[in-house]
Amino acid sequence: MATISDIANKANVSRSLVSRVLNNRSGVSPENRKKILAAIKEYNYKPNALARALSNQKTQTIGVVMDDLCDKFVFDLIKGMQDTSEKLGYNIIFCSGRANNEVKFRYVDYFMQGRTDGMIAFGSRLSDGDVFKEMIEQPNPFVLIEGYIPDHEFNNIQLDNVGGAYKATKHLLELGRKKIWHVTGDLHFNVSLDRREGFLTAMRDAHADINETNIVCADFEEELAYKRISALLRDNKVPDACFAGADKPAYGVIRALYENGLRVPEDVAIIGFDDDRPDTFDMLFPRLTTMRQPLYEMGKAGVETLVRSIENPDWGPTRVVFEPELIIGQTCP
Amino acid sequence: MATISDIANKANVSRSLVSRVLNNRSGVSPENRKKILAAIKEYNYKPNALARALSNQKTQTIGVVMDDLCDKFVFDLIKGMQDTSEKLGYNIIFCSGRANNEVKFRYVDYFMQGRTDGMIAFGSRLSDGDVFKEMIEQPNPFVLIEGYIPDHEFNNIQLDNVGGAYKATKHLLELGRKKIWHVTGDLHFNVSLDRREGFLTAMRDAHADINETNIVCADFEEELAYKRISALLRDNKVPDACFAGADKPAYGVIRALYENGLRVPEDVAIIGFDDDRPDTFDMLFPRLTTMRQPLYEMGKAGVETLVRSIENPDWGPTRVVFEPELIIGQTCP
DNA sequence: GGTATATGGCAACCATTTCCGATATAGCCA
DNA sequence: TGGCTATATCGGAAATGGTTGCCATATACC
Repeated sequence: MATISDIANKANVSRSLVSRVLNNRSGVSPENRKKILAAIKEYNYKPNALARALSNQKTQTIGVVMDDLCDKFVFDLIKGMQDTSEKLGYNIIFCSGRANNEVKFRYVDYFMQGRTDGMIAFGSRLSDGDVFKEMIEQPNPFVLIEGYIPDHEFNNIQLDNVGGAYKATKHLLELGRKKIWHVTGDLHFNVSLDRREGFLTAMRDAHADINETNIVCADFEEELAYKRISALLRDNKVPDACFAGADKPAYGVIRALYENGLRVPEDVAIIGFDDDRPDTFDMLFPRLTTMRQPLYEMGKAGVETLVRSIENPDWGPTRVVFEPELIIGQTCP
Repeated sequence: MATISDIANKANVSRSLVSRVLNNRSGVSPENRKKILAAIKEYNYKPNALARALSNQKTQTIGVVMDDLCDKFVFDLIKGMQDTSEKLGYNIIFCSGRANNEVKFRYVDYFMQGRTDGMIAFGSRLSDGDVFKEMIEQPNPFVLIEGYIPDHEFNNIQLDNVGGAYKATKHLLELGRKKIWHVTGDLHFNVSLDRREGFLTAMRDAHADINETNIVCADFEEELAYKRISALLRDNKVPDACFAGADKPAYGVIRALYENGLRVPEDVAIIGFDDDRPDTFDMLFPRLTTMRQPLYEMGKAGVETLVRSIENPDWGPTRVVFEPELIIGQTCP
């Protein structure tokens, strides 16, 4: 690969001059500029980005670490981040820990060793463990989306999970439903805990009957929700509504209900969470009523916050909270 | 951020010594090693990866540019690449051109400017234009998956699209079907052309009736396939089988057939391509008969080929071709 | 002849690695 | 004990490929 010295030699000038035309600065005579450009073209020369970044102390790139890149749920988040970084003039690169915290933190380190100007991490799992604290205490610009840790101040993009769950549950209650079940996600994640809290608060506020056995944990999985709900139905326990902590388990619930001859929403109204809908054959399903996460906007806010931190280091930690929106589908009017 | 000089000063040694313990080499006295390690810990020092890579001429990372990261079709490919690079000791980072060639080529450049040891590009769209040729002519290690350009030798992972389409069509013919329609993708992509070629060859070999009007282009979209096939059915044209160039349009075809009172597979047998199945409610669909792409293996082969190119520059260009496999579902016995 | 401006190059700097020469110590033998 | 060599340990300096501040030179203009 040609270097700036090769170009300088070829054009019979100093490296400074070449650098000046590369960054099109003034102070280069027309003839020299022409010679240099010709040499660049002849050698198909591309400046080495590493050397440049080393000298400039600027990489003009954002690194993103996801819990898992292979989940269509994150598509809108990714799009929001891409569009925004594009607009703000930053490159953006992604990597994924594949739900493995050890790998994920390796990539956090990877990005933090000068390879990027700052980074964004996404995922609830990130709140786990000590490495997370290390992450928010290190000096590089950093934004955490969705993950959450109490009593620490840092750039954080959040969804109001408590409020969203409250809203969903209240909606079911206002429809006159009384026996409402809640399917939670993995209770190690604060997303699950928050949504459960919203559910419980709404139930208490309405003096509705809370039967702890009707809170079933399904780890955000369709299959598990199907099994657990099927088991309850076999015991002749029947709700008149169900608030699922995510859409995937909601579909499992629907399937279990169908197989037991129950109609949705006539017998049981269903509300999910996330607006994580199947991609094909939408029209053959009952469209799920759900709480939509504004993922695109959250990705946008994440990049905007990060870039502000990068370009204005004195700016204090920012927390942005988004409200989920009730999307009325066919599983609950 | 602390640098190696800070550590050297703190420990009262030269930078060379610090470098030696960082790369745990010999030639450092136990006392000095201890002092240096203490300083590293105190300052929470992480060596700057850029400077390191500049000096070593090695980044130990692979860059991947996708047509579009936001497509669940590529999940298995990504997983194959991740697992394999992990095993071979390389970091792997992804970015996406969002179906915009200009952005995509910017990222190709981005990776090629010394930021990675080599790169993998995925996508048919990449075959377009001159920039592609520039890409395969540049000196860095490089692998193209799926994209294709005739009369050029370079590292290339391919699917036998012609053979797969031939196999699918032959299967329909052997079931006794005669009036077979073919739904193609965007004919700017060689994937679409190759699959059409396989279809046509199989039809000719069987002396089956080829009616060019029954080859309908649907750009790999479900909705478009639905519309085009619906229009044909309204004209009272009815096939007894259909080979779709991808799964998404196959679902559109099925929907159009259902709405016209035709049964699948009794009246019309369907074979898709890609094994790109919906992620939820699998069980409520007729499972699609399709040609499976071994995407995980293709990703694996891509990384293996690239790493071989990186670590053994004399190795010539390699081409690996994978055979798609017929997966019998419920839309064609 | 003096000054303003355009142009060019030297050299330091970014953070690291590594070759090589310098120094110190230990071991050995006469 | 003195002198020699082998070995361990260390630091200087160049190299990686760029950027940039500052000074020197040349030219134009008044």
